[in-house]
Amino acid sequence: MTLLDIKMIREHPEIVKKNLKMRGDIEKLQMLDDLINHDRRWRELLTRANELRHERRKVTNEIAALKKAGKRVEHQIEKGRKLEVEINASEKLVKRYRQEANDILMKLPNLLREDVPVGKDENDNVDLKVWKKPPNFSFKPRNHLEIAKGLDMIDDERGAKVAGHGFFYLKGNLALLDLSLQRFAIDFMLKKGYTLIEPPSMLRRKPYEGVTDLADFENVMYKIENEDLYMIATSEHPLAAMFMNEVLLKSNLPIKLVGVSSCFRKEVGAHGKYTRGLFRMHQFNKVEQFIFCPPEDSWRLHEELQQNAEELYKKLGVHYKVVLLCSGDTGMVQAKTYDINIWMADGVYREAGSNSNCTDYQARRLNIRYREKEGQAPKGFVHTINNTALATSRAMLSILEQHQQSDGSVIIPKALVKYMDGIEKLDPH
RNA sequence: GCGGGGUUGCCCUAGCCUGGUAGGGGGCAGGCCUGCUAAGCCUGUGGUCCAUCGGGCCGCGCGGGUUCGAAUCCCGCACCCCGCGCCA
Repeated sequence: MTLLDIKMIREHPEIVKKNLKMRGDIEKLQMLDDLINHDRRWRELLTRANELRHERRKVTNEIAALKKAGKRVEHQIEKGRKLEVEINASEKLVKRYRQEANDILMKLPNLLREDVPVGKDENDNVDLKVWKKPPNFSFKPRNHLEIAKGLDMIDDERGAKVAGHGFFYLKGNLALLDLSLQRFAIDFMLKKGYTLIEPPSMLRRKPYEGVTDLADFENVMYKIENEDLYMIATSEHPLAAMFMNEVLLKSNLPIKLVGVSSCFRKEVGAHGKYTRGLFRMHQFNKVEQFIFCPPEDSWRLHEELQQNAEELYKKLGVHYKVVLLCSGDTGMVQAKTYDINIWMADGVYREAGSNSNCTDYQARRLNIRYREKEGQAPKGFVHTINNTALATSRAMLSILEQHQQSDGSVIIPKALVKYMDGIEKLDPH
């Protein structure tokens, strides 16, 4: 299981080096050198081990032949025994070096696409476009938590009492709004021809290592005690892992999926980030777009997913910006990422969704390949692309904050009314 | 959760008891021959390492063990099928 192609690293280490520098992963440059050394040593040891195994094969064949002829074989068995000891020692070394090389390989990030701007952190991200103007309130806008409480739609204190900070009871129309947003996004994606998937809410470690950054096991995923199971942080993960170790037929590609699930995140290291109300919860619901496709189609489809997500926000009448993440802010798994940032009542734009082409990174780690035609050998790894359709928590807060009225009521976007049992306005009374 | 059966290359399947070069069929690819509504024949088929030709190693669900030698024997795990149990 490799994340970057080891052959490519051997032949063009400078590409990987440049990529690490762009990402600001300076500490990984040493890892790369170690990897190259381990890989070289591994190949030397492997060659030696293979020679020994070849010797053994000759001896065992000799034994078989001599036995058939009814001759004595003590001498050959003794030789074989000695060889076996050498082979064991040799194989142990080979395994160790391969394992160490692989461990490093698993920690190296995906190669960024050429058009990703170089930058250090989110401050260097590039605004690409803006839709609508920010709301211009004649009163001081409240944040969504104040609004939701005013409408008696949320109970954060009891959520914290039973599960801790970051968990909530959504009540009445807010719970209904959550479900409405899910159904709205799903219907929209179904019309676009995507297949609806309700995936497992937990994954084993092996598939999980394929879809995500290893650091996420510390910082993001909840682990089930005494089980090899992790709560999913997004349906992207079980969707990506769905075809692990499979070879897909090219004529069946692209596979376009829309996943719906609850998402669970520990949010370790959220210090200093905006954590109010619905913005950063330990549990939220999300409708997700996901595509498996041949390598040559992924950049076109990446743009298609972007259009889909923007259409959804437009239908909700929500003001947003599209941002291209810079090299330093792009995740390890991703080659290029667009975020949709929504305007919030404090005047700050915050991420509502994220659209990433992971190229062959996930597919390589999950061993998802494709073949040109039935009966042929696999041709290569597929590309995977994922994009939030709607994270209901953030869509809800954008609706509450952007569509709020001076009296504490909230206008429901027209597109949602039919899913809200005809409710057009959330009223305090 | 318990008992039984199973997992072999791109696909299907034989081999497992009784350890000794993984056989057959299909698909696909290339080549040959050529036509009578039929086709037939040959070669190849995954990963990886060294290399100039070429050669080697690995690969029988995964991981260990026994053995000169493991698809085959032993142990652990995963998944699938059948039956039983439990259950929204």
